[in-house]
Amino acid sequence: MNVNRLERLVEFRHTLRGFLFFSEEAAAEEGIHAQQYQLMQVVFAATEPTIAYVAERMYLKHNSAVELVGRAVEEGLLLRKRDLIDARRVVLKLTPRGERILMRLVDRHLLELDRVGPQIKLALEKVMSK
Amino acid sequence: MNVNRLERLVEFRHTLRGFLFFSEEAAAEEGIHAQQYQLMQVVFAATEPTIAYVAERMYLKHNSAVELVGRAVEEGLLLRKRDLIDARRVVLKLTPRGERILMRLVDRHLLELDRVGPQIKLALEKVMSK
DNA sequence: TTTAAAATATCGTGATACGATATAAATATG
DNA sequence: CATATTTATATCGTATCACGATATTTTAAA
Repeated sequence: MNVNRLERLVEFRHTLRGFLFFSEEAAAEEGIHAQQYQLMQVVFAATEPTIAYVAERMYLKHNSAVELVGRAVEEGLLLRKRDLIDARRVVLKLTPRGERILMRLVDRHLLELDRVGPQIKLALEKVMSK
Repeated sequence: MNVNRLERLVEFRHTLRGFLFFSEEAAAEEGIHAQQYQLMQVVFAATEPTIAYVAERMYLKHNSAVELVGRAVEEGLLLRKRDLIDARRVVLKLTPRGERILMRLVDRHLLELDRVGPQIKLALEKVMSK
């Protein structure tokens, strides 16, 4: 029974990893990295997308968020803007190119979740003790 | 409505990332990396845990699996054994230490899934089109 | 004003993953 | 059975990603 739950946990992680792998591949096909896609999601959905907000939302340290944003800016996905009110802060914004890529990826991920969502859900239900 | 699905997708990824972050932290507390925990899960649950099997199961290229295994062996989590029947192959096995760590981590993850599983499930249901 | 706190940035290090390439063993083919 | 091909693993160079430690700049507090 405990062995059983371990197997179910392994199965759950396998379905998750499958979804994340799809995400990596889809991002690669758009010429970006999976983390950049996640970053763009967070920036797009936020009302006040600062470095600190990104870090908190992605469970990253501030410096990791700075670096992730830096690479995304270099590749023309994001724009940095100094906050006029508080000049310590940086507010982020998607470029038109970033936005186009994000939308295409969101669509593809929604389709994929229609496909594999039920499997993930089932695996999750099986691993949770009732 | 499409904006709504995007927000739900973002929320779903956030719950997932939260779980994965827990996993990283838990592994770190046991002195290992999250990928090493995943590797140990795969090896433990397999009947024939070879490099190729690990790679397939973790959606990695062969060489990445070789390297991941190499680091785990160095740290005393895994053992490499040449297959006597087919000397090209390497069969993997957990060390007693690896097994102890794995079991503790599995227990903690099962507890965590009892806690956050319902949230993940809800977020997943909301993102899937009915 | 000096001190402290907050937000972002930089630097060095290590894990991770990949493509390209190499090596060794097993299998197929002539 | 000798050689070619395939299979399994390994090595090397490179890039992303994440971190701790530290620095810089700006705002807030004392």
